Amino acid sequence: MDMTADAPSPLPADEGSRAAVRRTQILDAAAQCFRSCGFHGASIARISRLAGMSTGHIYHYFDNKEAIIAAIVQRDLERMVTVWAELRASRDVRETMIALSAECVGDHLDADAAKLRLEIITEAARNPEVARIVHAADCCCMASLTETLRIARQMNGMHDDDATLTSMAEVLAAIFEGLSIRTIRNPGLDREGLAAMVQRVIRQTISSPA
Amino acid sequence: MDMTADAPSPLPADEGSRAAVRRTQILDAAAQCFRSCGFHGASIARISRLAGMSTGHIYHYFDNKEAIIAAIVQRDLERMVTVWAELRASRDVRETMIALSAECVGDHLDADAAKLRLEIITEAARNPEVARIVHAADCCCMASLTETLRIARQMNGMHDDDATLTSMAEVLAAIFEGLSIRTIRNPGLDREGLAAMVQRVIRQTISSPA
DNA sequence: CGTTCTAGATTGAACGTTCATTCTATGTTA
DNA sequence: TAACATAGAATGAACGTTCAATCTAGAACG
Repeated sequence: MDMTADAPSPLPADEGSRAAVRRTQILDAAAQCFRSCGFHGASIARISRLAGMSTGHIYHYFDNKEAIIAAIVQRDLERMVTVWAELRASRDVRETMIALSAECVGDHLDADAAKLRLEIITEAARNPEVARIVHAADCCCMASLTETLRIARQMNGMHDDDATLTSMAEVLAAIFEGLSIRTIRNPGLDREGLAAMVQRVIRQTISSPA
Repeated sequence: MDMTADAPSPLPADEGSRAAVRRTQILDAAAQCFRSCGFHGASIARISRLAGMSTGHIYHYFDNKEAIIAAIVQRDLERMVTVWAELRASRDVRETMIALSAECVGDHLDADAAKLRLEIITEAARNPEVARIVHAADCCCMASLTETLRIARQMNGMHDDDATLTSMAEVLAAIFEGLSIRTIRNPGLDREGLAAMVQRVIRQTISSPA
């Protein structure tokens, strides 16, 4: 009975990837359902239908619906953390920042992405486990953004204390994340004009003295 | 059968107010439940318990759960429309704007208010009827804000075209609404520092040339 | 090469629960 | 008594989850 205990993962890499594919299939289907019905409005039946498998089979890959939600949240946030880490690692911070901000505006104005993001935030407002995941990811992103701001402003000869930089980062984050709300409230907004105005506000904020 | 058709509201004022009290009771209870469980997670049983009445009795005042949601959304947005209308009507626009912005920052950073607002936006992202209500209210607010910006900037000798003013209003709205997301993602943020930074960014945006 | 064995993948029906809504009965007031 | 306020049980649908059964593909073996 003890003899098999040594093998850490009984599955060969081949079958591991098979399972990974299935997991991705489920998460993609779930994300789409969550977007259109919300975390609690989307049923396992609907998710499984969209994923092309039976309801029961979902439970071979996730313990329960909560676990699917957590995985969706994790996957979405990992992408965000990566983007901000890349920014911080880049050599020409200012150029990268401008380029990234354009991309970031577009991303936050995309209706589908905005829906899922809002679904996640709203769930974080009532589900402590989701709140924990969201907050942990946010700490990473905001630390990156704050340090990036420090470098960018030092290049302009300005030296701010931590509190100022932190608040500045919060406002910039608020602008981006607020765009997701705007695109829901007012779907017909002028995307290009808005993107230009966001860049203008950001540029001013970064380059103006304290 | 035709004879009673003339009376627009068959209830005397007294009973109308009694019913109004009950309606408010239900809406208050519902708002609290929606905050902690979400629109779909909150059950009629829980709402009725908190409102101090039976489940069945709820249906004397609202056709169904959807109607309660719509009423909550309507009530929340009416307050917002009123605030912006007041701003536009005030004589010293700039002073009022600064004062209002402080109040507005505080309001959007309040966790309870933020939760309900996010719940509403998220519901608007998937429920067309709620989206309609939200969008209608937003049009009022944004029209007010745009005209207010026009006046404020003309006082500084700047004349912008409509597109510029509209985009500027969108960014300002995004900042405020984004704060509600920030307070969820990062509950421990420095409220006072953030409020000061928001005012600084707004002031710069309003007073800088196009 | 053909057969048997086996373990994981997959299914769909069944279960118990919870929900929104309806219905019926009982107070309450004017 | 007529009309309204209120309660709480009844209803049927939908949901998350479980489970026993079937399928599939490859390993073991002769």
